[in-house]
Amino acid sequence: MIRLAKLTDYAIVIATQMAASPPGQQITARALAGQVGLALPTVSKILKTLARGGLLEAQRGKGGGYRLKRLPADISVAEIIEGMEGPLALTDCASDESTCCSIRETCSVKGNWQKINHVVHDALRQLSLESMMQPLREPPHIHKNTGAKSGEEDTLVTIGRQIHG
Amino acid sequence: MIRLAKLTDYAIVIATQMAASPPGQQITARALAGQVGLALPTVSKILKTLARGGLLEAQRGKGGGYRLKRLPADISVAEIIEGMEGPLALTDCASDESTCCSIRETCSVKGNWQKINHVVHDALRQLSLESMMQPLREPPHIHKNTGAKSGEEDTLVTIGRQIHG
DNA sequence: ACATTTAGGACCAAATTAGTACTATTATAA
DNA sequence: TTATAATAGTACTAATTTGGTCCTAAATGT
Repeated sequence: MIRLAKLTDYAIVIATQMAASPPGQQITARALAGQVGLALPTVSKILKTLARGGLLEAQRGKGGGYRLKRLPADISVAEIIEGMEGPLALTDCASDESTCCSIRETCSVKGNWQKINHVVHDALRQLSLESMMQPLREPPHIHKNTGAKSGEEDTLVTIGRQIHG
Repeated sequence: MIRLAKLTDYAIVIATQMAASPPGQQITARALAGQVGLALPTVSKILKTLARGGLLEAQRGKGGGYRLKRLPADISVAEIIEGMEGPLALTDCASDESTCCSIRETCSVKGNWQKINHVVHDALRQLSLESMMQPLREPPHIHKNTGAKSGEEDTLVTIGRQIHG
C-alpha cells in the first residue's frame, strides 16, 4: 500500500498542532496528547522519534517539553515523513541497491525506480507544514459521529485504542 | 510506511516488461513469469488485477494472454498503482471521510490531507510507463549476487519465495 | 471432448505495525 | 538532597496487513 503509516499520519497532525502555537513555544507530550486526542504513550513515541530526527528540540526535566526547531514554513511534509520513517524510499530497489534485486538481471525497470522515488519526494518537499494548517475554503471533511446522541462530546471512533487517558 | 506494496512493485515491473514488446502484442502469464523471474501464481494474480482495473486486455482460452490496452506513453505509474491498490489515498482521512476521524474535531489538519494526496497523485501521473523503460545514463543499480561463483545463473535472492517454477 | 488459459475467491503463513510498558536520564524546585 | 516531572531509549506483545498459493469455474481454440 502506498499509504502513510498511522504513526506518521499522527506525526503530521502533531506537528501541525505544534505549528499552531507561537514560534518557539514549548509544549509537553502530555499537553499535546490532550490537544490531539491521542494516548500519551503514542504521542510520546512520536515526539521522541521526531526529536531524534532533528525536527524538534526537546527539553528534559520539570518544565520540559518539545518545540519545533524551525518555522512551519521551513519544514516540509517530506521531512516529517522521513523523520518518522527514515529516508523516503517507495521501493526496495530505490532504497537499497544491495538488497535489490530478486528479479535477476533482466529487470526491465532497473534504476528507473529512482524516478518514482524522485517525483514523490519532490512533491512532498514542496508541501510545507505551514500549508497543512491553512484554513480551507471548502467545508472540511466530516468527522464521524456514531449516530449516538450528545452534541456535547464527539464520540471517539475506534481506530485501535488511542483513547487519550 | 510510505512504500509500494511488493505486488504493486511487481506490477510495475511486469507492465514495463510488457511495454518492451511491440504494441498490441499478447503474452501469457506463464511467459511473463518466466521473463521477470517471478512465480506464476503471483504473476497471474497481478495480471488479473490489472486486467480488472482496465489497464490490460485479457483473452481467455488456448492461445490467450494479456496485452496493454494503451501505449506505454499513455499509461501512468499512478494508474498502475491505482489498478493494483484502488484509489490512491495516503491517509485514511484522505480516502474516506466517513471513517475519519478518530481525532475528534480539533484535528488541526482537517482537509489538508487532500493536499498531500494531491501532490503525490499528481507527481505519479506525470510518470509514464514509457519513462520507466528508458535506458539510464548512469550505470543502473547493482543486482545482488550472493557472492557465489558462476557468472552463468544469477542467484535469486530470497525475498519471500518467488522462485519461478 | 480436451487442453489451455484467464477469472475470482478463499485461505494460511509471514511480516509489519501499533500500542504499551519499563527503566534510565535530565532538570527543577522545595 | 530528595522529590517530582519530564524526556530517552528499548523491548515486548497483540493486531493488522500482506504475500503467496491453491482451487474451482468459465472461456476459447484444436
